[in-house]
Amino acid sequence: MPRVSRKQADLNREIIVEAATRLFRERGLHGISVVDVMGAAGLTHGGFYGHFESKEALAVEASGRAFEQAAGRWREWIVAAEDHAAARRALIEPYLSTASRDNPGDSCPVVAFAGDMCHESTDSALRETFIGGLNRLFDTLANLMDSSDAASNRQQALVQYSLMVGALTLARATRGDALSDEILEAAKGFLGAAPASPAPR
Amino acid sequence: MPRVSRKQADLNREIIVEAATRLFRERGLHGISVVDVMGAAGLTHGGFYGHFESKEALAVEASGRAFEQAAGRWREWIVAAEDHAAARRALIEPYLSTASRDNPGDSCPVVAFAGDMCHESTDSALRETFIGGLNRLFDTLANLMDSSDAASNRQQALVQYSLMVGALTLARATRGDALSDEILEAAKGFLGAAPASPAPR
DNA sequence: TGTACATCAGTGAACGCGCGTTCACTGATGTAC
DNA sequence: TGTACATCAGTGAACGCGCGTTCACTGATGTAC
Repeated sequence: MPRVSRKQADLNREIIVEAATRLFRERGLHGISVVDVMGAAGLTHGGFYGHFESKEALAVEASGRAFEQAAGRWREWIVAAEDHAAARRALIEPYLSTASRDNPGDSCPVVAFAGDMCHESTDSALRETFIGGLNRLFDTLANLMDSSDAASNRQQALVQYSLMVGALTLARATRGDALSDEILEAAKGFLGAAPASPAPR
Repeated sequence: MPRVSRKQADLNREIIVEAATRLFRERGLHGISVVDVMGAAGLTHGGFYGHFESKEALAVEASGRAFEQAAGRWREWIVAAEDHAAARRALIEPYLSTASRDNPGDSCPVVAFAGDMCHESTDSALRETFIGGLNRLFDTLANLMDSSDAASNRQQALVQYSLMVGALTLARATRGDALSDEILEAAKGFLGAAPASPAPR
């Protein structure tokens, strides 16, 4: 079984990263082991260090992948929307859906990793990836705001996305309780009713 | 040194819970060991199981304590405030301060534990404690809303607190980056400018 | 109150376990002729 | 194109380590007289 073709080896690496990008989001950066990831990729753990320098290196690559995936999905939804207001709705609705809540492995990396990031050291590569990815999502959202003032657009994006992250996090934390749906509905209701309204001070 | 008075033993238990309530919030429910907690309490790890059935049992007690502490602090601020609007400001301002961001061990248990709760099983005692504590905070906040409609007050509380949780979480996750302060300011600005305004759909 | 003894809070060594990581090995792949 | 051999991707046992938990032990505490 050992010694697989170069092409297959590259494919295996890709499969590992794909499995990791899902599993890390599902169970957290410290909730999954190298054995788990390799098992999910259909391999044994021994070959891991032929592909990655460390578990942390995989986490950096997998979380970067998750951010790319999220940004790509946002872009698709935005270009498919008629105007900015429709684009905002197209982002918010699936983000705060029960499907999103119940499938963290295929959902927002910000929500998946924010808790763990609080305990990462300031100079960690994971944090750099996280902050870079988060900034790009904020920029994308700010570009959908219709105020003439760039600073105001930025502030609206910060507020709305913070609410989305908070609501999805709390909905996941309370899944199984009536509160969970209630939080999602309240946030959707607010963001839908006041899509571009939050006024600066 | 062993065999301490009953009174001292009760005090030691109290010291352990106090240390845990801070450390679990600082480093997460899985970021701290029994040795760490006992060390912070000035004891050695062996005596731990004389006080608690398991590490999880301590986590339940310590997180419950953190929720009580938070609820008590909210109550103090509310009774000290002139009216509902002042009370809301009195809650929001310290919540979204840099001091709150930089001292998770003495700050909101919801933000501290929400990420970990997403990976807890639905029937865990930890989740029950979390959901109960969160519901009480939502109720407290809803009581500060001035709409005549109870459902609307509830929705405002859900939205505003979700925003507070999201903003504080993201500010912690990005600490050290300019984005961190920016998020806190944007959320404070929004909640200060529109304290009771978010309209239902 | 004083004495003798049982209790038990805390100690530190030890346990089994899962983790991240290393490594000798295997045998199909890739290459040199 | 065919053959001989070096390479190296993946395997699975093994490593050291830290974890949650257990336990024999100690000696001050608490109690019975």
